Amino acid sequence: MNPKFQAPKGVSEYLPPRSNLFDYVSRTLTAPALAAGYELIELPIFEDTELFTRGVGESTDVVSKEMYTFEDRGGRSLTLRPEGTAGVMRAVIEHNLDRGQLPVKLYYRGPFFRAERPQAGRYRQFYQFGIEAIGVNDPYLDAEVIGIAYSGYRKLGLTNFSLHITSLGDAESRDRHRSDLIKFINSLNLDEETKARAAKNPLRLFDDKREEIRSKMQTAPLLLDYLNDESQDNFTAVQAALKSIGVPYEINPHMVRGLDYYTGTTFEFVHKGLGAQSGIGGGGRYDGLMETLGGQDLSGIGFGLGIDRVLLAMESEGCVPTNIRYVDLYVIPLGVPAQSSAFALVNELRHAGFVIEQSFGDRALKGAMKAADKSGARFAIVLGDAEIASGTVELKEMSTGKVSSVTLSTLASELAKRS
RNA sequence: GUGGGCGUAGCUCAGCUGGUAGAGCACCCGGUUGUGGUCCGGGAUGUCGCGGGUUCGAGCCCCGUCGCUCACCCCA
Repeated sequence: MNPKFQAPKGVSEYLPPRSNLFDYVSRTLTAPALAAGYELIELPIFEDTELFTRGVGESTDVVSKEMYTFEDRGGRSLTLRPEGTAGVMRAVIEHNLDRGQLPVKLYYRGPFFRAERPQAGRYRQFYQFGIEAIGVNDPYLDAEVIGIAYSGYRKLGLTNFSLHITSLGDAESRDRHRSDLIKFINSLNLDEETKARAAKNPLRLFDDKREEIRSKMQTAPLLLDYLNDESQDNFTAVQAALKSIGVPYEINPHMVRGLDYYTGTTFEFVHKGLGAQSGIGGGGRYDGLMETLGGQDLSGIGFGLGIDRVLLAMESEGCVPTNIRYVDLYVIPLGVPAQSSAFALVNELRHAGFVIEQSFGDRALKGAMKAADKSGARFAIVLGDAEIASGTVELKEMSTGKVSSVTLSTLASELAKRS
């Protein structure tokens, strides 16, 4: 009750049995990326602080107030990664991964860190799975990336979510819109704090939660209306590609992403059963990022999915699978001589490919059988003096309770036959 | 960073206008010399988050503090 040490504030921890689910969720989300030829990139948890200030953008909340930054013993400023894309781009540039065939297709997963006030679905250490496709600007690639995220969610059984997409267009379209939008915002009567937000990024006002601001923004100029022909054609093509693979979406011209590097297609998956933190994944295209970080001028597209939130979403939909943990056999030795035989038998059968747990300590058979039940094992084996003498084991099928005597030499094949 | 709610057994929680702690689940043992899921009987477990104050007496009231949680902000 009063532990001397507690986990740091706001971190997510996964303990059994929920940890099994967490692992299942991340593996399932990854599968569609593997199926599309994306390869794992395993990167450091901390990077040069400047990578994030330059990459993610000084004006973002992530950089300006949410980073875990520290100095190492050599006086270098390092930061626990708050997102994945900047690190991937750094590695691609540093190791010249973009010198071969394009696009470079990578996926990553692991912990990320933001020093925010924790709440439902928002943690200081959280887990993301993400992919990046770098070096090709093709609407079909945009749709592939979005489709990979979508099929991950669907494989997990999620249905109560929607995909919002929009286009931020190219630099030319954005500049024209931005100046009109700023003019519009300046004409509004806003409080100081809101003005400050608008100064950082005028688009932010579009997703303000206050009704008064929302209604004022009703008539604001929309970026989508400012797309030039090329950007518009591209966005139309992305939509057509999504339709062709059956990915439902809604165009949301008010969508705002928190990181500065996005251009062109951007998207967000929103789950309807979660609390205030309802985004279960999002991403988009980034045209200038790689050059900003000192690499070639290549475009890229990617997403990041919050594994913690996906699990919460599954729990809210009640589509959490049972029986993730699979055990073939639970072995119960009775008495000292049986313990050594059982220990060796377990080892042998595990090498033969069976998933086996064994009972340790000298608990009563009744208790051990109870543990066998809890383990979910399909079979239990009782091995005592009588069995050792006759070279057999008692094999119990847990679902029926039927017990039969099986000779040791045929045990493996008997188990294989029955499963 | 700002606000609301809450800290009692391993878990979920009850505890009246202050009289020094309880339930369910889980766990262990037994009913069945060596057989689980149902049933019955028995058992262990708490510095009532922490510190201080009021009181004859505090889980309950007051102050402080720490933690958790939800929301704002922002986002995965």
